[in-house]
Amino acid sequence: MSSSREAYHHGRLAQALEDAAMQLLERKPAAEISLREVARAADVSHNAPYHHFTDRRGLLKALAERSMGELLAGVRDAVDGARADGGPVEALLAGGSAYIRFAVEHPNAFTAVYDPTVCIPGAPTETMAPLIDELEAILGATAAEAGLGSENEALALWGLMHGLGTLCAAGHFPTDAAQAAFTAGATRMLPS
Amino acid sequence: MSSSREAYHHGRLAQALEDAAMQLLERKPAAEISLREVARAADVSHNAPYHHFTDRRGLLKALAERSMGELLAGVRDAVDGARADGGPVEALLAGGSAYIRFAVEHPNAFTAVYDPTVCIPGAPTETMAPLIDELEAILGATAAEAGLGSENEALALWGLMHGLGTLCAAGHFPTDAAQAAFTAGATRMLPS
DNA sequence: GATCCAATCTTGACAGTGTCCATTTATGTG
DNA sequence: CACATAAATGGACACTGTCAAGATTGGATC
Repeated sequence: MSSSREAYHHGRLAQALEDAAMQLLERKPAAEISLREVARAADVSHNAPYHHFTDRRGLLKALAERSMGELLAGVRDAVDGARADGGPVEALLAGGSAYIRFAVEHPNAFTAVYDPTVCIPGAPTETMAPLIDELEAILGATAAEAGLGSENEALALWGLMHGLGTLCAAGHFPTDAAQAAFTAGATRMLPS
Repeated sequence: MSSSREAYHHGRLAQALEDAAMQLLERKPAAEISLREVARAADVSHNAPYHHFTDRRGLLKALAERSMGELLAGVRDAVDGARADGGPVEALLAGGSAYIRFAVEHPNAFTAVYDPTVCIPGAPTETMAPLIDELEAILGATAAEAGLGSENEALALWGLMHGLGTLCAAGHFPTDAAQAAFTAGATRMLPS
């Protein structure tokens, strides 16, 4: 595919590399994805990526940001949709369900998002920081509407869905068990 | 240290390698620990480990098992101690607190325990399987005593402490926030 | 439109890694 | 004591991340 159209200047190499890497991420964890492999998939030399990413970690950061964007979009859509149909409680349950679903359906992307060796939470990327903030904001606001106003309780909800998603994505129990456990746990937390 | 005492046969190389690797695990994540580096730390050739571990993953499995043993011991001691002093509710809170504390104090070990590329939960190691079972058993039994009898609710408790521990270990919020959030979340889950 | 520049991409090189192979050394058992 | 076997060694290979130097290109400048 290289010699046919554009010999040297690709034009959208950064995008193409990210696309190729995201595709690989569906099949194998980020730790097993090599830069050279991604370059090969994009049909460029093994050093071309260095003109668009500072590092191997640079590419992984981009993957984490993309993945976080998708995770956030899934949660936001679920929350908004359920709040329109039902109420804040339904919105909260739908958001958690979407969060867990993403973790199970894209375990490697999910892991990449929260890998501290890729994005240090203390000093996150300029792209990543607002995404995390928005996720927290959505959860916090929805939790407050549903009657869980304190910071601790919003954090507990995040922890609950995150833990169940992580454990389930790692294969410790089936998806429906994680979903059911979240519904049970969150419901019990809400004021009766 | 090699030439001084034992030239060839180490005697306890497997142990020594695991010890060295566990020490490295305190400083860097498992992904950044190389087999050759561990061999160097144990003062043997880069190929010596292959006589005691099938693979790089073999050593990581051993690290995960050891770490899980420590995590389990911490939780068990906390639960037993608190059940003696207080009641099942105190035991449950103490167990979760110990779980989170381990995650924060030994983030790399904690991550190694739950790394699905090291120990596949569907087919865990002979050593790992009973450890996971015991952890679940302790949590399930304590939760039941505290009034959370169903499988879903025990799973939710595990997910809650696991998620808060994971997020906190990754640096997403300080330790006391995670501890407070667990107490708040678990207390809310318990029947009032 | 010709010329130069900076960005892009390439090839080449180096050290480090996981793992296979053949070889050397030590241990324990007959 | 001899000898099979386990334990450790050194060498080799392919692969990786990354640095350095050269080739190619598109676009701004005159």
